Amino acid sequence: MPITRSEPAVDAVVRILAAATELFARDGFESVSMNAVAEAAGVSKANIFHHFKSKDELYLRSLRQACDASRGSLDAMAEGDGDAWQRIQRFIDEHLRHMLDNSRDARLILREVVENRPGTAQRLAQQVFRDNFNRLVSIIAECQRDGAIREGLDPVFIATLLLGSNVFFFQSQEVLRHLDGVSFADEPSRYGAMFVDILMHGAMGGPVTNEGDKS
Amino acid sequence: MPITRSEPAVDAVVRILAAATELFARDGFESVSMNAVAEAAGVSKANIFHHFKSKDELYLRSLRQACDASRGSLDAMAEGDGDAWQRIQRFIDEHLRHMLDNSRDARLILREVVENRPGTAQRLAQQVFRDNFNRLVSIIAECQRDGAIREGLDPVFIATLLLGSNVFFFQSQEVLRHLDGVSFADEPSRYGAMFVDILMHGAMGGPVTNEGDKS
DNA sequence: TTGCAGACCGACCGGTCGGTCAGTATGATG
DNA sequence: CATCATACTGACCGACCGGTCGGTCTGCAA
Repeated sequence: MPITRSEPAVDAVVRILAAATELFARDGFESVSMNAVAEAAGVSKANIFHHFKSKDELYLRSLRQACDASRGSLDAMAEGDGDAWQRIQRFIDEHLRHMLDNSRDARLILREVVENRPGTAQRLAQQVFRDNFNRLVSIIAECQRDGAIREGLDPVFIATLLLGSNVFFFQSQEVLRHLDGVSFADEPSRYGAMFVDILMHGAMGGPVTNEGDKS
Repeated sequence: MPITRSEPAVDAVVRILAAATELFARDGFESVSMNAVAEAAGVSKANIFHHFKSKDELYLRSLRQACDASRGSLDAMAEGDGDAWQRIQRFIDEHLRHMLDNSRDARLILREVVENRPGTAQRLAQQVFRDNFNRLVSIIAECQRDGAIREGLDPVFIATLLLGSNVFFFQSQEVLRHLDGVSFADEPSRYGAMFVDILMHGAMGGPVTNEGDKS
């Protein structure tokens, strides 16, 4: 069954998807024309419509592909040995690095979140984020069970805070670079380390935490 | 000098700007046609081009207006009495509430940040954020000088973390609503309170911070 | 009254958009 | 050989885009 015939077709689909993802991530759905995708992929515009029935389907396929890739490579994060906070530290570090390394896919997904059109993006994003999010929540809950995180804190909130910190850094990096006094705009690992420091110890003054305001 | 003549003109400009801001914030620059703006504003398309020389200028004017409004109402935040952490708490609360109340303008600005096209948006956003950001940094630095925040922490980083937390909540609210176990998606003030709690005390387990791993 | 400036509009422009279609090339099948 | 499915293309379509143009109306100044 040497399907030599379908090989160029598969190749064309791959090239179309790659070009579309690149352009959609960089310029957004509306700003990308099918002519541009065709030119970038080295195929005719009609050929794109031969493999994808509409521009929307092409976009959804690009998005889905980016999501699958993102989910796959995040699966391995925070696995391995080390104590609770080392695992969290490693997750933050790898997650942020992953976003920066795969900024094309990350930007495509982020765009979809910010856009939030009813139903379409929302439920898809939910379907994509759920796995990673629940995974992170369970890790944090486990740390809490081990006593590394104090009781009374919501693991879901900590997970949100953690992801939010990374996402904000990723999406605002260019702006941060041009704000006064921002020394960490080009040092994601240092940013992550500072975040973990505050997440662990808080920012209140003095080495002793008990001040008498409560407990 | 009863310029009764120019009143309808001013009124039209105001209506055009309002309609444009609404549509740009909701659908993005590329998705909004001048026909749509004209219809929403109740004027002819030609009239828009009589008052604004291009679609880009209309967009820039909308953005500028949103930025000015945002900056103006943020000026009063974190002013007033109370100790250091009460001021920070109040700033977080008011800032988040301000974004949610003025989601139209906030979304317009956020869109511009995420888009980050070279030069144009970036320098404009920088010119807009600088004031508020420096203000927040100085407040935090002041708290640090008062001893409420421990030394060695970068006030700029804390300001970034603080804004990032709020911005992430704002932009991801719809997604958060559909993730498992997220109880705070519709309670911004509780979200802010939880954030301040962790920012103050950290998340590490036990009332005593020293565990023996270091120091 | 006349003239002018500016607000405003319907109709229209060239160009681009997403999408279609008739037709060609090719390799597997009989 | 003929047949057929599929990959692929150039030419093309109607719709809509941002933007322009000629012209109308109105209030003010001379």
